[in-house]
Formats: sequence, C-alpha cells, structure tokens
Amino acid sequence: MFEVLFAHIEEKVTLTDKEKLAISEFFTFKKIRRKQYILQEGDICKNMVFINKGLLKSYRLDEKGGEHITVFGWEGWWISDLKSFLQQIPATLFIDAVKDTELLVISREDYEELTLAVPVMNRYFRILYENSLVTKDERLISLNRYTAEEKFQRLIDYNPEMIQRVPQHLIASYLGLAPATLSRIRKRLGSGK
Amino acid sequence: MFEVLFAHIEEKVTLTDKEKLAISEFFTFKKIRRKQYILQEGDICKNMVFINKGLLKSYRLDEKGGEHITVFGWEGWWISDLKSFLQQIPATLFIDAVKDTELLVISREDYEELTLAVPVMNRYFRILYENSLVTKDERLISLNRYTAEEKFQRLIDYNPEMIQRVPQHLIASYLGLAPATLSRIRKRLGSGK
DNA sequence: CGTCTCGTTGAGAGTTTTCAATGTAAGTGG
DNA sequence: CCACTTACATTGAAAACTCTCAACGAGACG
Repeated sequence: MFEVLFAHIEEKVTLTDKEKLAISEFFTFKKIRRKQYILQEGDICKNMVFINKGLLKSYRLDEKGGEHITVFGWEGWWISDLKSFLQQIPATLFIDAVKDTELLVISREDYEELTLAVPVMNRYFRILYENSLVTKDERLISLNRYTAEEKFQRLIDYNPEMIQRVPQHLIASYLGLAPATLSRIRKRLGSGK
Repeated sequence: MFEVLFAHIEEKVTLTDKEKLAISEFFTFKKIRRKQYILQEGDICKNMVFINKGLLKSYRLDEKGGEHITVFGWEGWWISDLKSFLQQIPATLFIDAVKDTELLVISREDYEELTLAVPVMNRYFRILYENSLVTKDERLISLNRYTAEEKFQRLIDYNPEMIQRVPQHLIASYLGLAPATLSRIRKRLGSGK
C-alpha cells in the first residue's frame, strides 16, 4: 500500500525500516470515484494527498463558472491547496478526481508531527518543494508571453506524458486556452501528438 | 550585516547564538551596482543570494531580445535560478540589479553543508519554499486566463508593495503585458495606484 | 544642455475568444 | 443490445482584446 510513496521518498532521501513504519502510521488510505471532490472552494484544506493511482485535477472557478486548472496529479504526485493547508484558511481551489483514484492522506497536524517525528522528512519535503518550485517556474515562463501555439509546443517538448494521460479540453484549461483554440493549434501543427 | 537575514530566518524558526555564528560563516557579503549581472543565461548558477537592501530582477530573454521578468527581489528575499543552482546546469535566466544592491551569497556546496551543519535550516528552507510555492501558485492563477486589466487589479490587491517599488515598465514585463497596454489600463482604472 | 529612461497615446494588425452548429464516441438505463 | 443522453473535438464567423510600431513629452543625470 505504501510502496509508491516509499519509492518516491527514497528517490530523495534514505529511509530505515523504523522510519518507514513511523511514516506509514501518519497516513490513511482512501479510494475515491471519478468526479468526487476532495476539496472545494471555501473549505479548509485539512489534508495533503499523495496519489497512489489515478488522476486528479486542481482548479479554480471564475465568476462565469469557467474552470481553470492549476495542476494535474497522478501516480507519485502530491496534491493539495498548499496555502489553505499550511495556513488553515479557506481554500480557493477545487480538487476532484478525473478518474477513480487511490490516495494516501495526511492531516495538517500529522504533517507537522511527521516532520518532527521523522526529521529526515524535512529534508524530503524541502527537496520536494525545491523541485516543485522549479516546475512552477518553468510553467510561469511558459504562460507568460508565449503564444498559444508556443505553449502547446512546449508542453509537447517538456511534458509529453500529460498529453497522453489527460483529455484535450483539460489540457486547454491547463494552458489557459479555449478548447477551440487548442483544437485549431493541433490542426495547424499537423495533429501534434 | 546579518541582521536582515537572521530576522528573516527567525520569523520561521528559532536560532541559538551558536547556530547564528555557524550560519554566518557560510555567507559572503557583496555589493553590486545598478545594471550589474549576478547571473547570465548559460552560466551555472553558483550562488543563492539573500538580498539585504536594493532591488534585483530575474528574467528570460526571448528570440527577439524581449525581457520577461519572472521575479523581483528586494530586502529580505532570496533570489537565484533555482533549477540551475540545485542541479548545476546552465541557467536559463538572467539576474541583474535594478538599483545598487547589497547581497549575502551562499554557494551550492555551502548550501548543502549548511543544511547538514545546522539542521534547523532544512526546516527553514522547507517553510521558505512552501511559502514560495503558495506565491507562485497565485501568480500562475493570475497569469492564466485573466485579462490584462484583471492581472493588474490583482497585483494592486495582493501585491501593492511591488507597485510602489518597481518601475511601471518592469511591472508590465512581470505581468506579461506590453508597456503600452499597462499604461492604457491604468488610465482606464483612473490611474489605479 | 544633451542623452537616456520612462510613460503616454494613436492607429492598424494580429491573435484568441466567444457563440453556435455539427459529428462522433462513450456511458447509462431499460 | 438498443435508444438516449452526455461528453468531447472540430469548425466557421464575428467580436474582443492586446500587440506592434511610431511619435511625443517629461524628468533624471552627467
């Protein structure tokens, strides 16, 4: 049940069996169905979630009900509304399942406890966040001032896995494009896949 | 010389005098002039930089020489090309001084050493990166699918300090807008300041 | 005083969106 | 297994937005 998580942690730091045991006791296993929410705007984000299997999306709704995806999560990724989770203030994001998904869940208090009980987890989360920052930086650069076509081309170049896993209209939302625009771009690029 | 840095760290974790001494030995103080680079595209980013005083910008140049600002840094902020710094690969960013600036500099090796020598710094950097992630998330949401006017309005609402500190054409670059567009928006908003 | 830097403004060009219609695939319930 | 509904991609045409290019003016600085 914890294999995916431990494998992910051990890419970054070394764990003893004792630490693994300690870590495992902070998490709860959970299955959720397609379309099920794990967080809605206005909720306090009580949990950080590690994805064992499946596909989630986090997004914001605008005034007109339009969905703007901030992040996808699949096997081996963490997902949450970090701001809401860390500061325990109302969330601005929704998170729900694109398909049936298996999760490992840790609460805010347990997250803090975990870093105290297993100090090497500070190091793990530090490295995890470093990597996230790098990813987000690249995404920021992509979104800022690239044309629609360039954004999509960069996704193909740097994140081809997403194109295979995620339906096109969700990719459009992720790139900040109208679905119609993305469709036209793909035609122009010769169905760039 | 280290007051600003220690104050910043102590907002997040507690330091003993011994730890402060240890920390201080990893940093080098440096002054740089307006327009001076601390990093250019293609360099390996050797240092992470804490800003004591002044104003820096980090940016990317496009094919036509256009400058796209990713981040500003002033008193109490860290700046670097994190990807280049952590992985020791060529930088994609430029970083230079908007005005004369004072820095505390730490090298890649010393950064790693520091987290080993003063373990509480793992906690500090973890929290620092958590906060950065929250900021970047909000920036991503802003850039993605908001109109120019909404982007600027959100900057006023959420980051008014930047508007006071940073010249308008650099703000335009930061928001991914042409300077002319930002000027027109301000007129529309009644010189929104 | 001359040079730069920076902000403003106008007009036309280009990109992307919106709205609507169409076709197809997939999913659901009888 | 069929009929019905929903979800998704495609396409066209017009509208909306932002950019580019260019000119101009004001202020800072040496």
